[in-house]
Amino acid sequence: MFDIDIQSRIPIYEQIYNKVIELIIKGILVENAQLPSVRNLSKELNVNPNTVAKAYQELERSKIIYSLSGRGSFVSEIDREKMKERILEDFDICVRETLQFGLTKDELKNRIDGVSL
Amino acid sequence: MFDIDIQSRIPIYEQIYNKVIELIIKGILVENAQLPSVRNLSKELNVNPNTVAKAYQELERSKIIYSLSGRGSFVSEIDREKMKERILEDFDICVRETLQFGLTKDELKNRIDGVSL
Amino acid sequence: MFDIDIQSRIPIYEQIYNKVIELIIKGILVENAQLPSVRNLSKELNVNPNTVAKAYQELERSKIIYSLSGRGSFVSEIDREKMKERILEDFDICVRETLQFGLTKDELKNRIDGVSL
Amino acid sequence: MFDIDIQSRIPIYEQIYNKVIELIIKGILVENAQLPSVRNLSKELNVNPNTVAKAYQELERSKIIYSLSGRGSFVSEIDREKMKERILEDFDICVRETLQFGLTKDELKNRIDGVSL
DNA sequence: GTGGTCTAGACCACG
DNA sequence: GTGGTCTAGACCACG
Repeated sequence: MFDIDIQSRIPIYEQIYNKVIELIIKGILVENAQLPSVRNLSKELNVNPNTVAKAYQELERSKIIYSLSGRGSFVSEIDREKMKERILEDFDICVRETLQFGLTKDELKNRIDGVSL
Repeated sequence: MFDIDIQSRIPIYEQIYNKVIELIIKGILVENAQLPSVRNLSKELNVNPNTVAKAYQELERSKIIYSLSGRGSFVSEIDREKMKERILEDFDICVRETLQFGLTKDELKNRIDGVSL
Repeated sequence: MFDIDIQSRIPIYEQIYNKVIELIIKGILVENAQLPSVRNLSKELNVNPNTVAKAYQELERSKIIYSLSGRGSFVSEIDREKMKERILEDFDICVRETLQFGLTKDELKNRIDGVSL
Repeated sequence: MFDIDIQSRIPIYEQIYNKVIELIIKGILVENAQLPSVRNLSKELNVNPNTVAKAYQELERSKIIYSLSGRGSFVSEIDREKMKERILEDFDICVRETLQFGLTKDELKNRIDGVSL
């Protein structure tokens, strides 16, 4: 579930950060669901607890999760519409960069049809 | 032309690297055009000459530019089709990430129509 | 009455501790009034009974409440003057921090006029 | 300059964080001024470099400082008016809490006169 | 030299 | 058991 790539140039704590967001958006982690504890996740991923803690702290600062002292970390209230918008804005950037390179919108639309998960 | 963001977390040398590619694809830098010298570009961007040199070295390693000793750096022969394909592969990644979040291809196509440069 | 914020970084037992003092000073809890039992308050606040017990213990150590074994916890004799002084000392700290930042006493006085409960 | 209290219950990194803000507001650290390096400050304060780094990272996340890779950390552009407003809002909270305890605005104003730095 | 990341491991408050 | 803080120390990319 939390497959991370230790070789990647993306820091591990950032991969965990992104993974949690992904799991929330996919609906795998729902509102108020408890995240794995820092210790458990660090064991599962075979990374240092501090690394997981850093990811969780950043998620908390971003209001994506909250922690109850002594109890654990939980998924915050989610505004799915807002999240969707944020994702689409990221997509806009992708598209814009591509258009700048001289590609047409039709080329992009055709390309989308060829993409599979 | 080479507007880079010194505060960005993307390394400066990488920004320069990407910028050169962008300028080539946009047709601003054409085949065999001479790039600014390391010294001049470093002054213009107010960055360390080593940083520019590193970008140029990587561009050369990627066969995107070539250098003639004592004369400067030049744009290599360009295979526009190959470049286009590389850009579209980047775009695929963008799309895939978005689909994973539950958005539909139609939503993406509509979104493209709303993007302006 | 005992509205506490479970997500706050201020420990829950400390919030309860402060709340009791606040209720006493506001005159809502009067001398010899009985506090809610640990069990009841913990249910009402949906927190661990140990947490409420800790708050009560500290309140007792501070002589703010007293407990009669088997009967419950009660508000101690109140020296309103002493309490007022303690609050004003806290206020001094607030003011001092603000002055250190270069604000004038007149600015603070004007600001007070704008504050409403 | 960076006197911190290792005994305090306020985390060291948070004390450093607050101290930097204080120095900025007092005008001791001006726009684009370079902060002491993580290593130097950690030696001066006799704390672990990681602790200083954590403070700096939070300051950067809050846009109060920025770091140039390989060069150091610097004070961001400052909107003094906005900062002043933020401080006054904190003061409001202080005042409100005091008023809730039944003190009058006149009492607070008199109290301010007695405060010295 | 600079900050960024990570490990290993400790201790603590809270509940 | 849970997260939060901190130390000691390593390695890395960037410039």
